[in-house]
Parts: sequence; C-alpha cells; structure tokens
Amino acid sequence: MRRSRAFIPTSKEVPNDATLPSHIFLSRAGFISQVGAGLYNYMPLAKKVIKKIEHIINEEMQNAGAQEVELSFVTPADLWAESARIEKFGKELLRFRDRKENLFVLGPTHEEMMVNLVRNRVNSYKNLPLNLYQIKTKFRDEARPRFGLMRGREFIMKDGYSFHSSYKDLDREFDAMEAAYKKILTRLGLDFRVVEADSGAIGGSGSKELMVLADSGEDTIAVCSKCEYGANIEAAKRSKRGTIPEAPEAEFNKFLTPDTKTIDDLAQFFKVDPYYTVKCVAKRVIYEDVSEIVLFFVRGCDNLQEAKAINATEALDIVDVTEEELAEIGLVPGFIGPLDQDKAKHVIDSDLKNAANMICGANEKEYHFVGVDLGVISEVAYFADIAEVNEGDICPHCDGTLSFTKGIEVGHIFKLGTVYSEPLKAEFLDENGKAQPFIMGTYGMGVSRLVAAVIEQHHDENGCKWTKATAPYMVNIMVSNVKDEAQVALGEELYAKLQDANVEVMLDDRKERFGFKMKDAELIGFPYTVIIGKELAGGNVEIYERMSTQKTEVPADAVYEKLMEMM
RNA sequence: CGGGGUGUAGCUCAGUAUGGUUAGAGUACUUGGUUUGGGACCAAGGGGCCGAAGGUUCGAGUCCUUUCACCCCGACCA
Repeated sequence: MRRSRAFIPTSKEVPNDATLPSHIFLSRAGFISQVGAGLYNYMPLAKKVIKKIEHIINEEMQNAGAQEVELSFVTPADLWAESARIEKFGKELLRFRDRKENLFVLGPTHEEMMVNLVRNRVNSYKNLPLNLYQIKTKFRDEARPRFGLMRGREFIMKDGYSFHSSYKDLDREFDAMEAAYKKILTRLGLDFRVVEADSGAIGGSGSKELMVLADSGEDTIAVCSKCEYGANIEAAKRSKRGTIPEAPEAEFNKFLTPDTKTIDDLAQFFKVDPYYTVKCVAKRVIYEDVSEIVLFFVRGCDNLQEAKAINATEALDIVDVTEEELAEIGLVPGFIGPLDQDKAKHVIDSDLKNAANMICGANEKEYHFVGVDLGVISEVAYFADIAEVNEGDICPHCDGTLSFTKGIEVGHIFKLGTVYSEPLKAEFLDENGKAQPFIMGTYGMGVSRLVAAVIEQHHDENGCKWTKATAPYMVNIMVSNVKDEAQVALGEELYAKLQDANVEVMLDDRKERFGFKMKDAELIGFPYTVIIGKELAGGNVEIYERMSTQKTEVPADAVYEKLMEMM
C-alpha cells in the first residue's frame, strides 16, 4: 500500500473522552472512529488487525477440531424465553419488533441459538463430541460503555460451544480449549495468565478466564509468587494464615465498649490485632421475588468479597443496607455479632470456623463479647468462603504468597453442563437408548477487545507497538525526501521486492517532512520502518524497530536481507 | 439506573454571567512559495442551520420550555 493512497486519518488531537492508551492511540492513529456510545467504525488498519487475530483463532480452532459456523445476529426472543434469560439478561438485551410485531433480540452471546441449531439434528452419542464456533459481532446494551474497544456495546467475539455425552469428555475438551486459547494468545505475542474465575450469571461449574496483563485492566487478579496459581479476586482462595498474631487472653465475658463501632476502634480499644475481631457486613440479598437482610461475618482483617457472598446465598444480587433498616429488625449497627443471632440470616466466613479468642459484637448497644470461641456454633451456623483474599496471603496450592495484578479479560471458558440443554430440551440418546441432555462447554474470546489489549500491553508515549502477529503492516518504508530521486528509487525497489516476498508493506511516499512521517509511523506502530534518508549518500539506510525503538544502520543493498532475517 | 457535565468548523476548544456589526482561534484541508532528519515557515483560500423543536424579543449561539445525543463518577458488566 502506498501511504499517499491509504485511508489512515491520523491526528495529533486526543479524543476528549479517551483515557486508555488503546483508545487514545487507536483513535489518533486512524484505526477506529466512534459513531455513538460504545459503537465504533473499524477503518482499514483496524480491519486488517482484526482479520489477523481472526485468522489465528481460526487456525487454532481447526487444529482443535472445532468447526466454524455463523448464526443469525437477529435472534427470536422466544429462544430467550425458553432459557429464561430474557429476564435475567435484562436491559442489556436490545429488543425490537419486526413489521409483523414479532419480538427479536440482537445476540449478546449465542448459547440458546447454538443449542437450538444442534438439538434434534444431533440425536446420538455416536455423533458426539461436537464443537461449533463462530466469530461474530455481538451487541450488549451496556449501561455504560467506555474505554473504546475495551467495553463497547457492539463488539466482535469468538464464541464456541461444545456438546458431549459425558462430563469426562467435557473435561477433556475444556482442557483442549484452554490449551488452544493459550496458543492463540502466545501467537499473538501477549503476556497473559489463565486464572480461576467466578462463573457469574451464565452458570455452570468450572470457569477460567484468560487475562492479558496490563496496568489498565479492569479486573484484579491474585497470582502466586511461586506456582502457576492465579485467580480473579472474585474467586481467589487462600490457605490458612502461616503466621498468626499473638492471641489475646481473656475469659468469655461481655464487655462495656462505648463508642467502638468500627474494627479499628475495637482493635485499639482491646489492643489486639484485627485478626481476632469479627467484622459484620450487613447486606440486602435479592432473590427473584423477595429480598432479605443477611449478615456476613468475616475476620476484622478481611473484607467481604461480594461475588462469593452472592454464590454463598444463591442470590441474584446484593445491595447495601442503611442503619435504619438494620435498626428496624432489632439489630444494633456496630455491635452485631454471630452469637445468639436470631434477628437475621447470617453467613460466617469459613476461616472463622472454630476460631477462638475472638472479640465480636454482643448484639447490644455499647457491648462486645471477648474470649469468644466460635467452636460453639460450628455445628449450627452456616459457614462459607466469603472473604476476599489480601495481598500477602498464602497461595492455596503451595507456600508462595499472593500478590495482585491487573488483567484484561480476553477469554472466558466455562463448563456449562446441562444449564442450557436441559431447559431447551436438547437431548441425545446414550448407549442405553436413554435420552440425556447434552453436556456442554462454552468458550468465548473477545476479538475486538484483543485489538485493544495488544495496545494496552504494547505502547509508549508515541503510539502503538504492534506485535508481529497483529501488525496491520509489517514494514513501513519511509522515503525521507520524495524529491530525492535516489531515495525514491530505492524505496520503490524495496517496496516491490517485499511485496513479491508477500510481506505486508507500506510505502510512505507522501510529500511531507521527516519528523512528520516519523511521528506518524510511530503512532501507527509498524514493527519495522526503513528510513531512506540522508545516509543514503553514504550507501546506508536505517531500520527502526518499533518494539525496542532501536535504530540500526544497514547498507542499502543489504536492507532486504536484513529485514527478512529480522522478521 | 442514580449523581454531575457538555453539545459552536473534520478534530480540540473560546464566545453564553450582562441578547446587538459579517460567529472566532488552534489544528486539519486547498493553492502558491520557502524549507527538508523529529508533527516547519510565509501568503492567499474553502469550510458553520451554534445538537433539535418550540417560545420570549425589534433582534437569540447567548434568555425560557421541551427533547435528543454524547461524556464523567457510581451501580452494572457472558
């Protein structure tokens, strides 16, 4: 491509709403343009990058034995009613009616559609397993789209669905997909981590997220310093503490504790480590038809992890409650404890099971219990893992310590089981001629989000740094002065030669100054820019490597070989 | 969905408190010239329904009402 003919509207101006590097540079470098909230046009450069990512995904999916399909974007709302997700998904589902007044939704994900495609067409265990996928535009009417391609309403996703006759086979496929996804991200040149995740609204058991590591990531992940363990903070586990602070010694007693409503106050009042205090987090737990106040107890040094709390209560959602609401049902904010707690349902963090020498609220204003042994309620109370891990906690798999890092979720794989096949009555006949619902897995990967993720991980203050696998053009030939015939001639020659070698190459033949074209090349982020300029008089040109920002001088007649070698 | 903000040239934004020539700047674009190793300089140009609708007024970018869009913080987020 000749730069003079290319549609690449670059700009020095930053869009006023862009804060993330990927958003800023993809806009400035002429990859994307916004048309509405969370809606973007892909211009030629972005389209090329997307195709490259799709190509790699396709190759790895073929290798893994998955077959590509493409399902209708507009999907009948009936299907969504069958799985009951039309309510669950809520306003994120964009609904509309056709001229015959039939209700449709724009597909935000395609579990129902894929199950519908397969049911009644695959009837026998002999035809399983089956793995079908598509790469397609999705639409989610996000309450608040932001961060450019990172969180758009319309986005491109690879979504795959596998069908099995046994859980064992699902496990095998799940592992195969994890391996394939790792391969894809490795080929794309990304630094990533596979982490354990919360299954969220989609349901199912096993769930892993593929996180591209970047400071701007929206997810916090806990990673082990020694082993491979990594988990989304919503799902992260830990071992029991290794070093436990010295326990306060006290007989069980009720103690007057005026004005000590916070853990800090309490720990200071008794001069104990917050480890030995019990924190109460009161929440309103929402179910389909009803809601109620539930008390969550964790150690004073811990915090409640809401995703875990939702799982522990099987709730749809959890919201804050006010002190007034608590007072209404006879609870005393600041002095709520788990002993003799009959005012509200409660969940106690499993780390508190049989914990001794504890201090907790006495459910009476200005009083706390000291010397509490929670062993007395270990048989009757409901214990669950509801505490959020902290940095420095011990890894659940080894003796390493956990630290936090930020990640961009670019892939999520689930073991769905029969969550969709059952309500949608998608069944096959097993070896005994008995009808069984398909056992399913689902595997998503955000293609447009990957475009942004590459830049989040690879950029500097001057612009994009595409990896070799994702670059829209591998080589940019910059003719410094287009009035210099020798420079132009060499540029054209190299341009033709590289094209013949099937290298994707851009020839910057514009009548612009050196600085302008150089800034432009850095902004766009070609992995290699050949600078044909002043040094040509001495027989040399330069190769500018974007990733390292190193310039290397090479003889003009060797530049082709040198480039081929570098790539 | 709650709270806040902004809509004026392709883009970034002045101008709006106090209504009054022909609505501005920078940048981008066109033409000519000078320049040619880090987004150059000079000159001349083109480009606007001041988000939309209604109203007040002799007169509205500016005041009032309605509406739409976009953005920010939060909630939400397979």
